[in-house]
Amino acid sequence: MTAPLPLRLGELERRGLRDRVYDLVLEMLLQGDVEPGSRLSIDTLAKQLDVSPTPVREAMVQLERTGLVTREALKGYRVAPPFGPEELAELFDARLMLELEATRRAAPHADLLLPRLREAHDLHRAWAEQVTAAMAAGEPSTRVTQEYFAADAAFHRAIFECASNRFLLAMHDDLGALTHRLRQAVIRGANDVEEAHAEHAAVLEALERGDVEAATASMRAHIEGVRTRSVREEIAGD
Amino acid sequence: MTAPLPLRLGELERRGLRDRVYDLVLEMLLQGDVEPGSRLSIDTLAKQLDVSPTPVREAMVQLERTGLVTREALKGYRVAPPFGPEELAELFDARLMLELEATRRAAPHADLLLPRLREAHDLHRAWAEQVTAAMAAGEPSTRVTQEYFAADAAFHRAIFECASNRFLLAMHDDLGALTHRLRQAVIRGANDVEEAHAEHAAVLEALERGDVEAATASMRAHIEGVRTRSVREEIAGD
DNA sequence: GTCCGAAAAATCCTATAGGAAATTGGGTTC
DNA sequence: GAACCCAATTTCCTATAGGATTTTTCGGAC
Repeated sequence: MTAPLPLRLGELERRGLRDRVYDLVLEMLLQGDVEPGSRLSIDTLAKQLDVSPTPVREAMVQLERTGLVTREALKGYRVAPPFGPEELAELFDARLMLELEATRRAAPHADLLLPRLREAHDLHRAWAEQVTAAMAAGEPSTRVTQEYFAADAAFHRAIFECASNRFLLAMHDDLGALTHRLRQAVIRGANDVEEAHAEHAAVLEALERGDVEAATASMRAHIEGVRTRSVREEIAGD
Repeated sequence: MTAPLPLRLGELERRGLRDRVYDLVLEMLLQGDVEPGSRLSIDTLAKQLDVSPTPVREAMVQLERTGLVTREALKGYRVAPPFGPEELAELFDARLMLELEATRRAAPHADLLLPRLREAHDLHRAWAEQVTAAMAAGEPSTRVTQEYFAADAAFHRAIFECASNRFLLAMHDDLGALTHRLRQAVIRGANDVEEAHAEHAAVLEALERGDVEAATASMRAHIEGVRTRSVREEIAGD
């Protein structure tokens, strides 16, 4: 038997070109700088990324799952159209169901959950302060907001990861891209990020007490808070 | 202005070769005649179906979503390994959450739901009788069981379609393939299909009375019944 | 018999080419 | 000026080719 290798590179996951193209296009879409409804030409993307159309094509198939693009046979891909009011309501209803169930299931695993959640919560606070500072200064940095979005997503994902249900986690990830796109519309509000952070704190505090009922109630209040802020911006934003 | 075309073929959806390959491989996997864990070579599939590897490759990317195949970069695709006990439990937990939520949301739309549900229920009864007759005769026709599976899936899907939430419906469809694969292990029981039909009847009857509480309770009993029969077969089957 | 290693085969992955369909643009007719 | 039709271009889609990697096979050493 050989001694355990000091450099164990077996963990680093090998990836094909298709996966890198997927990441790039996904980032481009989440960035939000592409207009909804506009075409996403396979060949054009291939030339822009300096690869052949084949891996681009496969990445687009994979992107269909995120809901960020729509496909029509023989006509190509388009950036998904913006949310309508009813689609928005359905997304929040679905997310509420998932988050409540995840909170219920994750609460018993406090030993795993709480450290991760506290760490995510601290990061969320740090970036929230950055965002509010940037907004006060009148310079909305996309760099900062993207980091804030990531911290927000990490907080919620920590709960799902501790819910010990891979299908629940998969459903959350499937809605993740659409949720992220939604977040971008909710940033404009002055103290939105601080409200969100306070709601997160309520969830965390209830979980620290081991109070499952209070935790789910706080999570419900949080999701409904995000919903309220979303529709508020939906109306405010022309 | 021309008169409205008598044959309006605008509805029929045009499909590429990739979609047909997807359907064929999906059917092959749902049929259950391929061994879990075995390799699914792109080139081999392409030769078998007499097409080029390119559309096969795209169909495989799409199949990743169903959970029926697993991919490892540079190593190809494999038929997903069989369910372990914990995976089975998680799948039922997730499905229970979805079905209960769908029942709650579909119940108010009785005018849309009940006709469709009754029709699906009648079909379910018809094929259930076919299955029990075939099993009594000792000839388990895959043709009949597949039709029964389709009728069972149609009953549940009718509820989700009337829940008026596209994301809930999408989640259900995402779990659909795995659920279907699970069904195949639950057929052996003598009167399993009749039990399932009786449980469906309880759900339908409660919905006809407009009793949402009873409907969700019946749905919970149904899913738990399927779970019980599944693990019973899981243990019985070597 | 078992383990190891190199050659051979199979497979994955990307690039390129060309046919088929859709979109665009321009000219004509009413 | 608007609607229509046809050509030109763009784009999608599938097939083929070849390099890179993995898997298998086979021979030899312990």
